[in-house]
Amino acid sequence: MLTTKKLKPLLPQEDYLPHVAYDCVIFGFDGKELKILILEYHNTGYFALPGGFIKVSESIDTAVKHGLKERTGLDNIYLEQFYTFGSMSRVAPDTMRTILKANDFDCVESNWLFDRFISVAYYALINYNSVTLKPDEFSDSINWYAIDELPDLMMDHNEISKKALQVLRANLEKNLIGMNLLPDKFTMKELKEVYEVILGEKLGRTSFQRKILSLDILIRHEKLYTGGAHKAPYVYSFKTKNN
Amino acid sequence: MLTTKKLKPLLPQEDYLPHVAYDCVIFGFDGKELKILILEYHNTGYFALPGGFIKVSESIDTAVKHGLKERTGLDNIYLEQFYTFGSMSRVAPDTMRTILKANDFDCVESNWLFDRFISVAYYALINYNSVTLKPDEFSDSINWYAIDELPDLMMDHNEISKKALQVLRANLEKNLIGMNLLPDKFTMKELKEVYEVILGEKLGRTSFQRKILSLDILIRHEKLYTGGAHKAPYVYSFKTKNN
DNA sequence: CCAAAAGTGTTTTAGCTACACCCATGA
DNA sequence: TCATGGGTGTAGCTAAAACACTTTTGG
Repeated sequence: MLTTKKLKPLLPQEDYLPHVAYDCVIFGFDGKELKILILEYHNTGYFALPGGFIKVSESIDTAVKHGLKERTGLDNIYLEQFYTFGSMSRVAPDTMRTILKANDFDCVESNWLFDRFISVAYYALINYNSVTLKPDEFSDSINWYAIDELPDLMMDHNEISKKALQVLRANLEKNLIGMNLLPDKFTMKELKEVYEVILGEKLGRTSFQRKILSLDILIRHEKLYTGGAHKAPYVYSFKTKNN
Repeated sequence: MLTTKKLKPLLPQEDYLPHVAYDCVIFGFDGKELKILILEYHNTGYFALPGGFIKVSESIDTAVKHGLKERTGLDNIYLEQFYTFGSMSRVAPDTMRTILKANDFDCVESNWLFDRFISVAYYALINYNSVTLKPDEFSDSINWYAIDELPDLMMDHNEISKKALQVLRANLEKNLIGMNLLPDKFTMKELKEVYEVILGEKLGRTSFQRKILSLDILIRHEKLYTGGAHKAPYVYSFKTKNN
């Protein structure tokens, strides 16, 4: 740990909308569990959702896309805004002060980052394996955590995560969720497992197969020989992707 | 119209969160159509959704409740936050300048109200007949408009209204919508009509009756003698209200 | 030839629609 | 007693679940 670092200049207030932030619950599926990305701030013990601020010249959507690109290296992420958190309990100047100090920022007593912030919350669905995780300048790690094994997060971030999962569940039917959490090609079993971890319950194998196939959204490809001593499953892809 | 009015002081910036507003789509059912409340600003020709700003000392939810109380006289309104609008096309300083000038506000060139605003949008469901409408100090009328006969609204308020209706439709099943749009006691026919105007389609009389009754959320009361030459319908209320 | 997993056929069930019938009401 | 509208019974349809059966694969 360098102790001779110079104090860094703060994010310039005039470039950003004061009082407005975004937070993002980024879901991924590792083949077994549903996970989200959590970052840990330097030297503070604070765990938090990836988030950021809105430039005065960009829309909220654009700001979120830029932030995700930086953290994950991914473009064209599936994003859904789901709630804006604006309670008074979100005012936590001490927390922000601690983070800035621990990051050697030139931190004056009165600063826009210590003010009250409302947070526009999004959830994202990404392909677990295509991510290159990059901690931002405030944090020394960004890692996957299973949704039922989250650490204590700062401020209301546990609440935000919980609500994100609720909304994801409610949207499961109408949006083609699997498309974003799986690679381009996958087996029916993998798709079923995605649905199961999101819903938190086991689904009937045959019911699921027929239900999904009846939606007419999948293309069946070649069989997948895994080396297992059993019938090889077909590989599928979503119709809207590629062809 | 008084022309000798003194210039009024502006909303003091230091009391409010800059760049953050709320807008509210207030639904009511007049027995025939689904309507929303629209206000018209003095001397501008601008129609708009009721909205307002957030005090630094209150949560967004609280701010919205206060605003609705002022406009409608109602407490305990059913409220649902459904989206936050934050695109760059929302920056419209000229519109705000016109409104302030037309209202004789003491309006300097550079003012926080001319800045970019993001808007947290809510929809409300209220009982059409229990409302006492009060225009605020910017507007000279607040009136009901059928959802398919809205005037041109300022900025993105038409888009906000449209999205509100979409979300209301999507939430129709899971939330007990009728409870908030109807008086405490109502007939099955009235409840069916509420569903029909929200969904924009006719529903089968008998299917609807059985579906709703099977949800086990209604209490059947006495019969209602309307004077019509036919069987008197039962009156119902929702279980969660009263008893 | 066996076990495991995948695909599909068949039966059962549940919910919903549509129709019909009966009832209550006031003219 | 007739017309109107409300409540409910019943038959039929359809979607989904449960189960069984068959197929494919490697050991």
